Amino acid sequence: MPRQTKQTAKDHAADTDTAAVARLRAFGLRPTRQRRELAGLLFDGCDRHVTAESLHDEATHAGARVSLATVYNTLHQFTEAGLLRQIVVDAARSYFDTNVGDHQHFFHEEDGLLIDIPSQTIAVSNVPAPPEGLAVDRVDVVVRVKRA
Amino acid sequence: MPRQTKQTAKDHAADTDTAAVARLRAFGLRPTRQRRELAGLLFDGCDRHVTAESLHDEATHAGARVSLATVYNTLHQFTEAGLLRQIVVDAARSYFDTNVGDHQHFFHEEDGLLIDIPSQTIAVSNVPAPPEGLAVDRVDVVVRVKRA
DNA sequence: GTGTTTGCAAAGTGTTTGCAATTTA
DNA sequence: TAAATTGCAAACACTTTGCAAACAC
Repeated sequence: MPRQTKQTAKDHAADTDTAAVARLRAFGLRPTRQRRELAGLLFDGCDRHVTAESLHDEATHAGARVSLATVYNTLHQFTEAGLLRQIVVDAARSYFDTNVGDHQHFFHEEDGLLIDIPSQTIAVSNVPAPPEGLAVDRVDVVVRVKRA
Repeated sequence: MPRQTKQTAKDHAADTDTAAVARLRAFGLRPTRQRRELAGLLFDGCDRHVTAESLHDEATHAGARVSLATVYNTLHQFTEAGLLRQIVVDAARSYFDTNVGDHQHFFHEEDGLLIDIPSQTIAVSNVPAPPEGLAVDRVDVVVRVKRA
């Protein structure tokens, strides 16, 4: 297996880490071990929806030692930096989405599952002007779904 | 001040209570003192948005002795009975709306304030079909607003 | 070195629950 | 009287925080 034509798992991990470091630096965050590991899990190319607990579990299973408190802090730092978007669909827990672009969600309450709806799909029209002194920040659409 | 042409405050309170009792009975709920008092506050004719805490405070200030646990239980019973609708806009607390009809909301995060948008106003189009095995339950639109 | 970040454990917040006492029908 | 409801206090789940040790630059 020639070194030049196929990466080893180790190479891939290293690349993922390099990408994470670059991304963190670009967003003004120190690339600490914990942030690199969490970023490696979150920004793997797919759009992802996580809760603090799900990400902590995933990190733990992946062998990354990160405390739950740090996961919470990191999710908020990433959100503040613009790497993540927080989504409110369930009073019980906070979800974070790696897709920070303009899009909406299906939410399956029974399973606590979020599914992206591409931005171009849904159209919201005739949003009235907000009350005096207020400006529209964002329009969130949540399509709540149930087992048929 | 003729009794026949103008109601006293006491009469009004009695009427409110009579209406509350009728409403509770109609929805299959025993008209206990606490439920009558809370219903009297909630269903005064205006559309209202409350949290458990705000309603408990209001009840207390109105001289009604109701525990916070009972307010929580009552809000859920009213919701289950169809008298209220629960609204998820803030991960930190649950809001309940006395307007159970089809409508959407402005939400002012800074002040934790909800404002109704009439049902006919907003239009959501091109909601895609949900994933296999799931059916659309409801489409919630939250227009998040900020101080201009 | 110096300022930042982490992790733990403790505290905090909103909410639910177990159960004896009370109330409704 | 029988069944439903209440209130308290304790339990809960999720989240935040204070602070000493560890780390990045």
